[in-house]
Amino acid sequence: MPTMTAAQKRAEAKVEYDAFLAGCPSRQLLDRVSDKWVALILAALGSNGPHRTGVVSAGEPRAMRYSELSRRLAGVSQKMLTQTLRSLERDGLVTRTVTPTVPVTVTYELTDLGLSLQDVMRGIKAWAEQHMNEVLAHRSDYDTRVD
Amino acid sequence: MPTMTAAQKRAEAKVEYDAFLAGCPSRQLLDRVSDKWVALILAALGSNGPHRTGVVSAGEPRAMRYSELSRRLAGVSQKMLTQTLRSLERDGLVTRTVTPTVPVTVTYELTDLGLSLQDVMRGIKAWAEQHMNEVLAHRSDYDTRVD
DNA sequence: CAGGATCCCGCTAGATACTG
DNA sequence: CAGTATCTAGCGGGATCCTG
Repeated sequence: MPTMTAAQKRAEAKVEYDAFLAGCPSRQLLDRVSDKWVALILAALGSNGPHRTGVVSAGEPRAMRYSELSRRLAGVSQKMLTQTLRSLERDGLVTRTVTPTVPVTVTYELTDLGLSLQDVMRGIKAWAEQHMNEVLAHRSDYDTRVD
Repeated sequence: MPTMTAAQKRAEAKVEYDAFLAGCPSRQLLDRVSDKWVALILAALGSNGPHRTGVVSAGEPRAMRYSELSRRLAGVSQKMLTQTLRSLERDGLVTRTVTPTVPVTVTYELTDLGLSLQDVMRGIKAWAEQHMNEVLAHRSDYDTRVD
């Protein structure tokens, strides 16, 4: 009996790998940005959301209240909205400002860091708009071939 | 009793929203790219993986066997590796080539589409390397303030 | 108004065992 | 070698109720 079984070796490799992934900046960013609501919230705070009829200078950051965000991002639960906003604040991507009116007023706004992140989002959006239909074509093609 | 309760309205809004998200190219790309193993597989096939000691021209795509990928991406289960490779093939991002030797040989290689996607990945990587420590600083700062 | 606290459910990653 | 099949536990996320 060896001192370490194959299963143990794999388990050890996995631990090392998880540690590597946890420390990898790109992985962290990917996890952050791919969160279901992050992209939408950033877009909304960047005034790039849908339902905008007036003329809006693109990229012009905008402060929004909790309830306004909630309305624009129809479909998000309060839990996820709050949770996501908290984590974004924690990461320094948005600011949370409490005005002690009655009832209390809370506004959220993009920081410079959050704003710079939008450039990355734009890159993603650009690739998606250019190539996603091609991907979709491959996909349906693959599916019909397999039946 | 109204014809539609508030809960029903919210449920309907959610359905609409889910449909919107499902059809949104950026969302689809984000889901695809943020998959736990996709970025690693793309990086490996692009010869940008770790454990490379020799001189490698960056961006030079490279065909790799299943077992080689499995070794380089220590920590991935066969199930996830196979599943991820299949979905990448389905999307036209990698090619799967079966050579009927005995035992059978299967190689994977990036397509042009997959290669172009790496540009986006580079953008993500760049932002992460430039700003992630700042994010991390905000994060620990936030955590100590809250205690 | 802007959340906090709970309960709960579906999905999926991973471990294990088997195969052409 | 390169997978497939099956089972299960853990957890993200939504629904619901409650509060300063």
